[in-house]
Amino acid sequence: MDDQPRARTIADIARLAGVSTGTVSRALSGSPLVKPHTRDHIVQLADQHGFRPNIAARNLRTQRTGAIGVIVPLGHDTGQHISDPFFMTLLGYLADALTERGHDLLLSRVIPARRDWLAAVVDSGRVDGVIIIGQSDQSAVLDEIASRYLPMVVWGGFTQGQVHCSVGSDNLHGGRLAAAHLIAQGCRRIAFFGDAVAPEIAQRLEGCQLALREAGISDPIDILPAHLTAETAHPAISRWLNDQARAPDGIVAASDVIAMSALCALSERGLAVPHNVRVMGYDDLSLATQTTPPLSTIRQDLVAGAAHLVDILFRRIGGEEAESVVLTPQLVVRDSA
Amino acid sequence: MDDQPRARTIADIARLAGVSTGTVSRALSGSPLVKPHTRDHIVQLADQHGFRPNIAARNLRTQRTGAIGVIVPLGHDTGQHISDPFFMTLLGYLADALTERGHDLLLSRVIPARRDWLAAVVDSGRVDGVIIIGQSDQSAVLDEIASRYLPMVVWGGFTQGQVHCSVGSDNLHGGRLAAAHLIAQGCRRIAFFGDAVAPEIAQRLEGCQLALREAGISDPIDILPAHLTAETAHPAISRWLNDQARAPDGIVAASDVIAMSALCALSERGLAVPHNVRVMGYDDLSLATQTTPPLSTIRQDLVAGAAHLVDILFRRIGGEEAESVVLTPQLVVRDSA
DNA sequence: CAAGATTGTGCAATCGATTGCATTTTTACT
DNA sequence: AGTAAAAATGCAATCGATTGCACAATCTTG
Repeated sequence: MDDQPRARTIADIARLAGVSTGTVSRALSGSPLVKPHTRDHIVQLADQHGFRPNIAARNLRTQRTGAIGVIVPLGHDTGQHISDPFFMTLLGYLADALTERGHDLLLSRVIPARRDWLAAVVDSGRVDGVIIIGQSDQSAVLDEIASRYLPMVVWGGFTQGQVHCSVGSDNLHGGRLAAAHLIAQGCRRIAFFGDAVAPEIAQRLEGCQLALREAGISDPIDILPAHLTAETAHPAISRWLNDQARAPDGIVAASDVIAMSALCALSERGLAVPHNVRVMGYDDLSLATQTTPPLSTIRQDLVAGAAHLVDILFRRIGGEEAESVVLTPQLVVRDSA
Repeated sequence: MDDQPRARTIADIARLAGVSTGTVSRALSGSPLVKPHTRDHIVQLADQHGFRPNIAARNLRTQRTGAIGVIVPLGHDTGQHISDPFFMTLLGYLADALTERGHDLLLSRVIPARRDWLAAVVDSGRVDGVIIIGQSDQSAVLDEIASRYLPMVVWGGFTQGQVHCSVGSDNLHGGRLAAAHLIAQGCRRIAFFGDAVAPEIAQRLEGCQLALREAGISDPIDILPAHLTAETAHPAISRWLNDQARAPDGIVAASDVIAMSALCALSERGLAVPHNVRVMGYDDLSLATQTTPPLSTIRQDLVAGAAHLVDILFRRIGGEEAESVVLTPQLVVRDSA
């Protein structure tokens, strides 16, 4: 290839081959309508001249783009960066799954200041479908768009009556597992670190409270609405620990990242984990095995989650009405609790 | 907004406003050519009807897409997944930097089996520019494309005479720092874990060898061409350790991820770090602070790297001939070496 | 060998926004 | 009021590939 001057358009090839643009188009897309001999000639010519069809033109004509939008709304949490390990992990699996289906991944980091942040993506004709990572505090917007736009799937919590299609784990169950494990280890004063604005976090908190009730513990849960990033969580936790009359003996963190920050803050105050305080993470990212001590956590199977997200999305792109999926999270006991 | 039925095309709005499509287009793009009164009317109409211009059509006409391709060639290392922490970290910073410039990020994971993998992206008209993460073993292809396609920047090693523009750290220096530190701690039998097919890794290895020569150590470096993923590195390292007559007393890993795997493998064999073996990582990802023991490593400033990549890319999109950048890596001493 | 059945190809409309140029409307000034 | 200048708007070509339909070329078959 590339021995000849480049051909930019299908018309260039058509001229070289002495056929019409239509025939070139058909030949290159492998249509059985064109005579094998002609097709081979055209394909060879295209190859020699390094011809690549213009995707924008094709998109316009076919009304399909071969790209899937992956959107991370950073609603309640303005400082949050996309480089959060949870996002990145899920994103990696999504990229792999989408690549296997021959689609590209258009990544958008959105701060939903305007109410039409999602409509802007969906109606732009830039993508064939959309995967949203996390509902944040935007469930209303998601439901509104979902009611008229099928090819959209959301990673996050499932709430009865929601309009949009979601994939996620059973957060209530996960939260309950976490708190129940702490209780079984003898914890009585349990704190929850996480911002319950996002529905999945609220459900985890609810699960904790359920576990307390089941164990007959009437002490209320102390809640620290910690932000999700490592940078903001650490100082917030340190400050919070200072303010407490007596430290909790068990902490359920809404994510491994928050738990990791908690481990740091605790060790700075000379509190030993798990001896003085037990800490539960959530997610079971790969970093959970690498903390000191290794993190006990609630495992969400993100590989399966990503597979479901992509699978459902393509079913919906095909016009099918696919249902939400709720995965079952699992307790992973390491050394922190 | 959205109280009215949606308008799909600019022609719909034109009809509603009683003007031509040209005027609508100009009004919505804020052209000073249209009378303020008319413009306000049109903008309001567009808003009411939830109108969003079709991006594919705009792309075709303007020959610009507002998207930047980020490509991860997985050349020599077929099993490697995009979910590698290094990629993900850099990708996160890139996403942030590109978003700030109002561009989207089109993520492609490519296995460069065909020689035209890069041309296919570049010539498709799908992106305004390309950022490649890692040269892998594809330097020739990169140089070939770079000679005719300006808006492309590569994260990776800088080699004299390369045609493509790169941003990366001084790997020779980094490798030398790592090995010199081990030597200063008393190590004499130093091993290198990393696949020297990629130029940046080869340069790090070269830096190690330089440090050995400078210290007058004649023992050769044992090299384990470990793959970059956590999954494949761990068993490879275990096997390698079994095969050695005597274990090394110092290890330079080509990445933190490999170092992390090495820590696991060593601890499984009952070798204490840093007591029996000292281990140096490379990158200083956030996970480096979380290993047991925390990883001494060579820090690459990925935030600055991402900023440079994006900055240079936009300069090149603007037609400027921006130069490669070599950042200076820094030794970070924690507990593993 | 002619008529009908089968391919192969060409033609031209289409996707929807942008933009150079022509034309109309408005403003300014004598 | 009349004309020149300036400001708005309309018209229509354009970007490049795709595709329904019409037509031409080839092949069957009686």
